Amino acid sequence: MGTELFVAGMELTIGRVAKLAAVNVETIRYYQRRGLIDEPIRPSRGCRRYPAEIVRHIRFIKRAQALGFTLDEVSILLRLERACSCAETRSLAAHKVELIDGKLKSLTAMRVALADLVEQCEAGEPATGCPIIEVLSQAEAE
Amino acid sequence: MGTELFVAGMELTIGRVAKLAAVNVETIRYYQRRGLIDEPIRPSRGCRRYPAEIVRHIRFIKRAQALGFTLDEVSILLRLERACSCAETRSLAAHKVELIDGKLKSLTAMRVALADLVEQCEAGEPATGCPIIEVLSQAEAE
DNA sequence: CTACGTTCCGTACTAAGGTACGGAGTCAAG
DNA sequence: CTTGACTCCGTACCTTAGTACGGAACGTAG
Repeated sequence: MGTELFVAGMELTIGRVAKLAAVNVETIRYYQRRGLIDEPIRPSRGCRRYPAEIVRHIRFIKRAQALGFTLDEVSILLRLERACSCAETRSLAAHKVELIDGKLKSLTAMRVALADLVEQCEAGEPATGCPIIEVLSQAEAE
Repeated sequence: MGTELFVAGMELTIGRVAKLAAVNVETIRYYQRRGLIDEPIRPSRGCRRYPAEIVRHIRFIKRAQALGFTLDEVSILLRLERACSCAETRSLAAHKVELIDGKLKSLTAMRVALADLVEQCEAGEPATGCPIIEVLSQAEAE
């Protein structure tokens, strides 16, 4: 175990990568099939050997996903990386920023509503009933 | 059409509800199966008759969903409504607020990274490469 | 009362994002 | 050179959140 430390430039097996990136081995194979990560060099019929950077790459995918990007969108983000300065990809990113702004607005509204609810509950006002349904039902502005 | 206007207290068919809430009829049946909405009164073997409030209820579900809540979480939110002032449900909501805060943080970071990327691209600096992967890969703080 | 549009119901299917399986091949330690 | 762990591969399966299907029952206008 002590000899298995991460070393820059080291070549990793799929299992090692999976552990380092905290994902399932199958997930890595799945990402490969989807073209999200490059097929690594493979010494004639042997097992895949991944460069250490792949871990960072997978973590990026996971992070983007956690922020609400689909895997298709992640593909786009990855393409952005390779083809920067391109008008098309630039507008793609700009559009994504708008989407994020929308999500931020909605999430913030929800946060306020929920936090208010918690506060009211803590103040102990059972007579009026929880305002959450009211608040959310009335928030017609998209 | 003019005679079909929404009237408070009016009883609605499933199709009417679907139209008013802008969802599929099947979605309503699905929500019923999942216990997200009450089975309405049903005059002996006949069709369901929904109270007008159901529309508001469905819209609430949709809104919560749009903000990133799963239907299971929506169930919890709905339980919050019925059992307010309860310590358990209150902490549920508080926890959700924390989750939202995490998402807001991440999303904000993503927004900044993407906006920067767009800006850099607009400035036309292809030599340095897109910083998006770098930025997101380094953002280890969850 | 009849016809047409809804609704009812169970079941099957879809799409996304994986996860599991199982037999064969590979690899490193002993 | 064998053993046991790991990997390979295709295929099948899982969950979430619905959608679609299709025949039977309902219900309302004419």
